[in-house]
Amino acid sequence: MNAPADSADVRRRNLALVLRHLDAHGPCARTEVAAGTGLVHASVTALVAELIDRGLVREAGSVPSGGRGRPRRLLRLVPERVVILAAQVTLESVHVMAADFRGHVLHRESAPHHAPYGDPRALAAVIGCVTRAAEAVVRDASPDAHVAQLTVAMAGPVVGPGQLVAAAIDFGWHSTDLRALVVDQLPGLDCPVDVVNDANMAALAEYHALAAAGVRHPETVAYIKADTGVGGGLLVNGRVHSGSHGMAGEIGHLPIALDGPECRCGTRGCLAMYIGPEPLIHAAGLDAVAESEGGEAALAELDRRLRAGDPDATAALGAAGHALGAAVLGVCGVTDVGEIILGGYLATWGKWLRPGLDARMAGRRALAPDTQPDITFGVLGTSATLRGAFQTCRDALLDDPTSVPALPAPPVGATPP
Amino acid sequence: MNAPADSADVRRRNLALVLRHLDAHGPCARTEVAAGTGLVHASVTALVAELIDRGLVREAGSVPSGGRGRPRRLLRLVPERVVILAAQVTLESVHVMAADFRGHVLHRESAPHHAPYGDPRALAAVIGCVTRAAEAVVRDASPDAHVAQLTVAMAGPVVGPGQLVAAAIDFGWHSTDLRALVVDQLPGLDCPVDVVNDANMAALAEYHALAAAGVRHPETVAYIKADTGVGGGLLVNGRVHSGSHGMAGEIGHLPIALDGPECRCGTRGCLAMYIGPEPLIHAAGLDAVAESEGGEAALAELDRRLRAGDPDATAALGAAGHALGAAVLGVCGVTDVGEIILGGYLATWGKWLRPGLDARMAGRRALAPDTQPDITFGVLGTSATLRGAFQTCRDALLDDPTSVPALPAPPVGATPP
DNA sequence: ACATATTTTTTCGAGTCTTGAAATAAATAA
DNA sequence: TTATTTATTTCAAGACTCGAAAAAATATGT
Repeated sequence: MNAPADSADVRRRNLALVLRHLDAHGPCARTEVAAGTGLVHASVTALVAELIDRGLVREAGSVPSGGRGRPRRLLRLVPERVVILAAQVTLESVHVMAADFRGHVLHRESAPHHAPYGDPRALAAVIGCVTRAAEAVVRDASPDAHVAQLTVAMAGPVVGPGQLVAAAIDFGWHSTDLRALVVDQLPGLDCPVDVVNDANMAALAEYHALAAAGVRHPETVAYIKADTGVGGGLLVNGRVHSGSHGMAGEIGHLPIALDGPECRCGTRGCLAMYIGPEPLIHAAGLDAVAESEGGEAALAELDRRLRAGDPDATAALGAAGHALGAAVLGVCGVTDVGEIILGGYLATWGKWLRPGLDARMAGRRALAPDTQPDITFGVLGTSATLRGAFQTCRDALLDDPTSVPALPAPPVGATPP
Repeated sequence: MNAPADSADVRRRNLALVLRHLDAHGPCARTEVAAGTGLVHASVTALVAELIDRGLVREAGSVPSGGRGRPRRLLRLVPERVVILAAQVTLESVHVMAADFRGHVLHRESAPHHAPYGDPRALAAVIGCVTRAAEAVVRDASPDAHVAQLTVAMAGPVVGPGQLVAAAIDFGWHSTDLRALVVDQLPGLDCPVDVVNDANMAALAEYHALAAAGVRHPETVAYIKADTGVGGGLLVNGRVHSGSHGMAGEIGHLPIALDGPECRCGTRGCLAMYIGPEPLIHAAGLDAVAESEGGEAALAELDRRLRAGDPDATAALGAAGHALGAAVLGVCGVTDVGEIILGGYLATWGKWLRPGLDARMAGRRALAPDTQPDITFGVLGTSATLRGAFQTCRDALLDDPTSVPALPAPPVGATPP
């Protein structure tokens, strides 16, 4: 943060600029990169040469450049050069995904871990699953592939410098340095390891999905999801803002009612008491189903009843929409987000939430007409968290292409000109 | 943002590093600067030479360096080299402060502007007041002085790239580009002009005051104040985060009760309806005083009654503390701030707010014991906004010392060695 | 077929940085 | 006076970007 700057920093930034341009604007020639980045032709030549050395970029054919003139030699990212490992740890299982830089999935691995609260066997399952995925990658991937990073997403706050420590309260691993444990247990995996918050990753993934679909990029974006619990994430300039204790965006316990029902967090009127699964099931009159067949089944039944037009179910979602509206106003009042993305069943049931949500927010228009956030629904479903973890690694690499080492020099005369 | 980097950026950053070190650690020698910044001695020599050229730093005597050895030549900031103009526009008046880089006030200027809502005469008063202050500065300040910036703080959101536009709703200047108007009206003042939000500036000032007092710097800090209205600011890494529409921290309309009293913003249960001046006066049974003598007088009477132990007044503040606690939990849930600073009468009456505040927050400890924010009270009172505007200019200059031009070369032989 | 125009890409010299080592400056201790 | 120690400056080297000029590769015109 307060280290002196030198020419290496300049180089890093300009390499990133070129790589980002190629990533965003597809295969294109050096001239276009120069025009798009503001760099001079001579610099682009040198920068591209370095990216080619590192195996991140490759020349791929020429195209005539309209009329006469030397044809442009297209530059293309080499997605298979980089392998990214993303893991998601839930209360019941571990999922690991290995993907190349383009997002093409190379390998998937899952493992349940039905270990009691606080049991280290859950951790063993995590390690085992990651190990198997890493081994598969080493076995199957191209010999040039560079394993860039492993990112583990899980519930709970993540604190410490550079997101080093994960205290996963729900697992009974309070104050456990999961990152250190993973690094220790996987000495063969010599890439950086990061532990991050799952909802933050889902937020990032949905944001990128929307951006890819052509939506503009507001400075600040909030993500609110509900499935087995209520959580969220806050993005500033497209990056996760995790707060002073790694808890930013954990809005399940946002108070929206002074004297609402008591929450297990100890206070009253938390958002989770209005839009969480249990309150919804209760409000829709499905307690009996939840009792006998479990929460998952009750939510599935709620979905059926909504689609059948059941008035109790509809009313339950209407009230939840109202509460969600209050939360949205709260989030906007504090951080002035330009866009709110709803995930989990908030996305699935958007149709039934929308009326209450809009009603609650409508009044506000009187104060600041053009500062209402856009409300959109997430499209990634349960894959959001893994995709977000992947995206984080990708961003890190796009920010610093020098983290990828140069390819070994090819044998002399391998591809003569 | 996406411009290529070059050696000028490196220079800018390292100049800033040296200047910041001198600012923070007082007069010290080049060796100490090198040790403190991580720069090599040779670089420090060159960087300091440039800062001396620009008139920002001066050599000031030598001190023996403990035992034998060449004495260290102390380097000292030249505070009078830079003049900063900070203005605050309230609903009734304008205040302008000219200060040198150290914060030493060179000139103060005030003007009332009792103009009706939307009347451009208020704007004329603003321009006149700034003009007089600027003229006084030019007249009195040292001939070397460089007027670095004018920052105008006012109520209302500030939007646009680089905070260009201020739509000051309360003044009836909706969608007015105050910055452009000021620049047009003051052609003689050829320094950058910025328009910013007043509560954000107060937040910044209180943050710096606390930091100077030795409190550590949490990543995220929120400021909540109440005086004639309820407002606030959000700081991330010591910088104002103004949000997608310049409204971040405007937490007066944070909803804390689903079915609370209706607010003029159109929704229900806004924080301002619980801790704003009118609700407090009403709860303390002082409506009659407010009616006959105005809100200011009623608040003064409330202060007297609090200090006299009046039970109604005490109860009113207790309830407000409870509401404030809900808001604090909300702010923390969304942004996970590490510190909350209370300003305005929330600071003055902290003693009476504290019980309700603590009670409301106490329950939360069950969930995340060590993620509670520290709650502190602002110490700057009504001067916070002007000081914050000043601080913003100061930060901008510390970030980019090259914005100060080189001094004209002194006459040859002026100070022979 | 050959010269020319046009567009892309590379080469080359200049200018700015930081850096590390060596030289210089300015004091005290012996 | 001489040696030692500490602070500061000088100098050459290395890394970047940049602007201009040269080289490369194609289409067009005669």
